[in-house]
Amino acid sequence: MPTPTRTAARSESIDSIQRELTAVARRARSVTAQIHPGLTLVTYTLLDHLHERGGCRGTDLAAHFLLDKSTVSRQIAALDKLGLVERTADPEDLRGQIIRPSAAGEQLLADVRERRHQAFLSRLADWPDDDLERFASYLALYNAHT
Amino acid sequence: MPTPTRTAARSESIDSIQRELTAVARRARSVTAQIHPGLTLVTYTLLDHLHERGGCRGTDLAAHFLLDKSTVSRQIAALDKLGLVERTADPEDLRGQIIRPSAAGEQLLADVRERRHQAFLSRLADWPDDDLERFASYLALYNAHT
DNA sequence: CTGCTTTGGTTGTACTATGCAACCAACAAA
DNA sequence: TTTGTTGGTTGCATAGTACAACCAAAGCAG
Repeated sequence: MPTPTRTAARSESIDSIQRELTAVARRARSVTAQIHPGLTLVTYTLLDHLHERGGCRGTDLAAHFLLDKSTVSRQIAALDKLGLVERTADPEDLRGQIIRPSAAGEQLLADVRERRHQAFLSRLADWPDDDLERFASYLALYNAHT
Repeated sequence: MPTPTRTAARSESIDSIQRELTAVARRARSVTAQIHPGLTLVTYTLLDHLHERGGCRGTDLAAHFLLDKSTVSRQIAALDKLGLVERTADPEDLRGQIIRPSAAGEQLLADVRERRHQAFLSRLADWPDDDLERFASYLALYNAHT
């Protein structure tokens, strides 16, 4: 049975989590506004997802990122203009197009990923292994909930 | 001495953290785009900071959030138009103005805070107390680094 | 005190990201 | 075949942002 003090402690933890996550979101936007020349956080995220999925349609991206299809359409057009993606007609449905990172896109993804990895590496350098693991699993758990 | 497998495990944890934090940032943007009628995430964050600090100048907000002073000026103007803040001349420096949440602003802040708290409460309902605490402390530690 | 530099704030302009609505083309079902 | 649905593009409108120009008040050097 929860005691009043235990409830209060939970409340405080939750407020803290809320505050810190907001800070994370805010910082992510201001720091990574330009993640690479000509590549914003949004386009990078889309490109990365295309890589993870091994190519998918614009509608899938829109659904996954809760964006309007017009927004995705424009972002993909931008990536296309930069030569970072390739579009092929979906053989199963001639309306759709399968979008995949081009060779240049994959190269750029690898570069950015490496650069970000190094940044995280130095930032988390003095964290013990098991704390890292636990932090990762907490975040995954938090995100998994819807 | 770090073994190769240990290093690989760290790498994996770090990649996971990076991925999940990016997801957090992305979701925060799409979910809290409209945090309250007429209040966006940015204006809410500014208002909240004004509350925390007990009022401050626009320049202070700009410095804290890494925003241009013109951006802050417009956001404050918007909050002012909504009657959520009050501006008083800085007695120490007639150029500046001290900005504070108005009574309506404080009320709105309290409402939003309560609503978000409830949302987090239900989202984290099945987390044991000590996991909550640990998660909060990890986040704080992560954010504290710069 | 006078003049130059700095600082807090506003406004004009431009750009990007975004959503909504209208549209087209291809698919699917009645 | 006709009707409704779906993937995608394009034309608006809007919000957030930065940069630059500007003003007024401080601050400082002489």
